[in-house]
Amino acid sequence: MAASKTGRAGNGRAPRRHAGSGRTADTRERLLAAAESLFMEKGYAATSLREITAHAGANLAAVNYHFGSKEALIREVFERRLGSLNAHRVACLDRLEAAAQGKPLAVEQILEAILAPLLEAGQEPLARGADLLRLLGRAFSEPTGALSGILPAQYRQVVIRFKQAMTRALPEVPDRELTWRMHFMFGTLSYAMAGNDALHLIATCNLDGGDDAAAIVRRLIPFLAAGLRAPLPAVRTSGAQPGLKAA
Amino acid sequence: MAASKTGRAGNGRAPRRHAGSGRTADTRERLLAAAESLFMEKGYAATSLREITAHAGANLAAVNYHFGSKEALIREVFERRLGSLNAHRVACLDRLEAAAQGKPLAVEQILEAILAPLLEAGQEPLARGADLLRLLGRAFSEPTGALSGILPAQYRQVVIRFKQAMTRALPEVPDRELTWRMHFMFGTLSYAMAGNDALHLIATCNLDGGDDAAAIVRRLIPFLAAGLRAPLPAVRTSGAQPGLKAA
DNA sequence: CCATGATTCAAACGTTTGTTTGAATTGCGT
DNA sequence: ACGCAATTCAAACAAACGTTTGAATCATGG
Repeated sequence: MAASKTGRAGNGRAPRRHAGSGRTADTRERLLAAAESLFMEKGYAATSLREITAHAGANLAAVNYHFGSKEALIREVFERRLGSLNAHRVACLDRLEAAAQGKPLAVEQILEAILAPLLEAGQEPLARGADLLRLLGRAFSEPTGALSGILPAQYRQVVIRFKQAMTRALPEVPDRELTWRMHFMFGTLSYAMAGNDALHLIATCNLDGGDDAAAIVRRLIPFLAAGLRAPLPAVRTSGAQPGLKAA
Repeated sequence: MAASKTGRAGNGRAPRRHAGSGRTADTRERLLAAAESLFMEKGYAATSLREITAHAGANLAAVNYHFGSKEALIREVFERRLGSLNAHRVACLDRLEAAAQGKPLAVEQILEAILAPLLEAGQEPLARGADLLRLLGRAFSEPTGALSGILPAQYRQVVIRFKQAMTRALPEVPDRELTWRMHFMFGTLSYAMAGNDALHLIATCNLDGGDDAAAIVRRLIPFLAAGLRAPLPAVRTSGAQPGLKAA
């Protein structure tokens, strides 16, 4: 399989300098950044290793040396970014719940715990939060196999954590209904910031000016909060809705 | 470039038998169905022509013969499905507005005009509506160029039509705010039914049983209606939100 | 009933894909 | 300064990609 003569990467883990510092320009990091940027821009399957390495100023073989394969590269891109983001989200939720001293949080607070870490992502060694969301929306609709294994592991813990908080915030909403509404919510999130392009395509309207990521979040929270605590849908009685299916 | 010896397709339009009937098993149709199914399942860039033709029981060259190129194939897939769907949507909205006799529609009615044609899509020569939405969500996050030209043309008319109706239904919501909320709404739609897989990935919960597309729509309408007429977000005053950004 | 045009087919086209190789190059430890 | 391991590099690999070709097949209209 691998490990021919010199010690390669891929199988084990990061080979890294000797142990500590990375004094050189760290090709690994540049590859991750370039891959993230390109995956976001063109999708996973449509981005070639040659584009990535060229964008990173590295040799073509660098990806397979540092990561082992293209699939392992994208896996690491998501692991790093999502791990950090979700850690911040859970920490933010913990903080809010501690401050609430046992009282259920407001829906808006829970939403802010989800959204705020996205805006603070500028601190991170890499790009801004909106880009990450765009990457995520892309990832969800491209379960080619590379992500099928990594996304659940990154999200399962976070989702059940926020689901618990939301259940306490909305005790009147049945569990199954709440599950769907949170599904709708995540959809809105990943699409809202991800699909800025798609919106530009669809809409005839220009909302170019003055709407940065923070402004979008400020608009998202009331929208989602209202949806989450909407009155329950009518129970399925018998006939269809009035005057709809006609013709 | 093209048109070497025998009359090919591609450039002009459908070559079709002589003029009328399609007595044979119509490879064209089988190719469109297979392409739609596979694009939905694996994405556009990740689906090869060999997979499509094999799935359709046709020869590899059939795609280039009937459509001219892979890009033209996907274009036709979307044109046919989206054209029919959006026509039904606008017709449904027209019907409702005619019945309302000049009075503004309820938000829920407008949403049903958007969603109901999705459920009736079973009548269409092809598959069910949920599959189409899944295909759409995929398309929006894959603007590789093939769809960049076709999606706006299919959607622009419909969006401004529904935007007008929604503006009349929600006169208290400012225009820019409403634009964003409709953006959020479309995101929820395409993700809600599209990402059944993604949800299965994310959630630890099983909502397998008893939730067909109609049930999802019944849950979606109250969620979206509440979000669309949510109270307006707080105007940007001065300081940040209380107790959020704290390290 | 043959001739014609539409359709199918097997095979190959030239690119581009991800990956591998083995030799240069680099940078640190002793 | 030497040597060793980590890294970079140019070049090639086989495989898969979309596309093209020219002959075989089919169905029909004159």
